[in-house]
Amino acid sequence: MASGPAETTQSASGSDAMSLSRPAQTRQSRVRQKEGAIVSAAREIFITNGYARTTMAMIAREAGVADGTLYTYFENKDALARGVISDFYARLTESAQSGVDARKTTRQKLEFLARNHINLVMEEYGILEMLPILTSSLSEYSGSDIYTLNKHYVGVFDAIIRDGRARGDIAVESKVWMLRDIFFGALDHGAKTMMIRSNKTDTKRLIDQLVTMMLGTGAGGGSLAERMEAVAERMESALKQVEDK
Amino acid sequence: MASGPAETTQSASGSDAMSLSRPAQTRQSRVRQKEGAIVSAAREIFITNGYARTTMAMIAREAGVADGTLYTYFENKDALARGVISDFYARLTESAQSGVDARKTTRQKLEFLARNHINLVMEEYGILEMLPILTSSLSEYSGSDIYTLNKHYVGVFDAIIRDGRARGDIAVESKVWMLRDIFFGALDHGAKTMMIRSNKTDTKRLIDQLVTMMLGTGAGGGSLAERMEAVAERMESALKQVEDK
DNA sequence: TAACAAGTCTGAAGCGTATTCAATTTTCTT
DNA sequence: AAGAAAATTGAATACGCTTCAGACTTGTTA
Repeated sequence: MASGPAETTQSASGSDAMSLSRPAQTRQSRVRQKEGAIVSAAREIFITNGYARTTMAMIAREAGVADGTLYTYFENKDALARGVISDFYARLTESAQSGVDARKTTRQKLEFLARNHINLVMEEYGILEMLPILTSSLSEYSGSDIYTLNKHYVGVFDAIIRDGRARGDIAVESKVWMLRDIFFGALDHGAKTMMIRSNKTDTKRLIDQLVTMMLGTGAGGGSLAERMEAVAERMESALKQVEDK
Repeated sequence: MASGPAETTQSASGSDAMSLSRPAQTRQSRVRQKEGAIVSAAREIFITNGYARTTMAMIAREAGVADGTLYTYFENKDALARGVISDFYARLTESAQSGVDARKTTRQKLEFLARNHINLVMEEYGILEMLPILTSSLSEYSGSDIYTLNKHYVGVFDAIIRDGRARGDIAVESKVWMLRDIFFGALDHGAKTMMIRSNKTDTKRLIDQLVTMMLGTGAGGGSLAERMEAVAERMESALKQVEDK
């Protein structure tokens, strides 16, 4: 990610990395910390001003370093912006995964994922807007850092879908990537709409609508699986009555 | 839109605009034509190089004018890019409206709209990618040229939905803007996905899936979900009979 | 501990590109 | 045909990304 200062330390101290444990770690951790500070500063400025209107000088000032220092950590402005996005994806994936793991039903998992996504996207609005600018200057998007991170992130969604199919909650015939595009496309568009109107209250309704669509039934109460479940229960009790006669 | 040369002609020739009809029209039409040429040139270059990598000099050369001339037609690079987008929206709306008018059922209308959208977006890929760059530098998005054109365009969709509801094809309880975000969000995301994979054959399937979701029924004819749905209904009514005894 | 090496930081200079504008050319009017 | 208005030009300017030679810090070795 950062082609910066940290990397040569490893090869310099060679195979015996632990000969003097503290100093080496300290330098590395200092470097890491500064990289983090630069990314944070960049995020702030990018969010408030947008990609085009933020200058490297602004970021340097916010991070408390000289202009040139930025270039020892990131190759250029684009790379720095990609660093910000990478960091965003990392946090997004982390919170998504842990939250999804804590839910039981397919519906709950999807709802959490959607809420998490839309909340973070709206909180740090503008970060994902930079994506098209940066990817278009990339020769190969597949294989890039961002591509990998994005793939990881949507992997959380994919797992829910696969699992949901195994449980019978989601129709089997639709391709995963289509559901993915529908899901995230709707959320991103929706986030934009709600940002424009400065209206965050409709989030819940959008998520309901979307997840319900994913689960394949019409707007009516409950997923197909849930209704089958209910029907099965009623059948059992009805059968018991019949049998008892 | 263009604050350029054409505008003063009106006030100069005053209220009696038709005193000498040909020359006045000729100058205006020439100006219009040149503006069109500039927008076309800009579109070409923007599409092949992306916003950041196209220089005003490139556009000027392609349009066959001097650098400075661009600024008599458009205030700056952003405004020129907005001009390109405006033109795109105008063509998009035009083809969408006429195509939709020619279809009868709600499904056919939606399918056409989706196909039209995804085709044009993919043909001139990169144009809509510029949108976030440009809108973020706008002080007020609402009220801008692009906002109005976009509103016009999605109006085509909105009309289909309203009509579809009147016909009973579309559930009434979901908000229009949500369906809109889902519809166009999915299409834009899907277009991106298919551009990355250079795969255009999946378009039809995506559209089917999406439109079917809009229309509220399960997936296409005779799917597993649909059959299970039907079975569930029959079981429910059968149970009711048993339970009522 | 001192001297050295490697790593890190700095900010002024270079460079490319958007934008301006005084001078020129073209078009229209009378 | 002369004069006025509009349109065009391209060299000069300004701004912001990027570079790089030198200064400074940190870690290493004798």
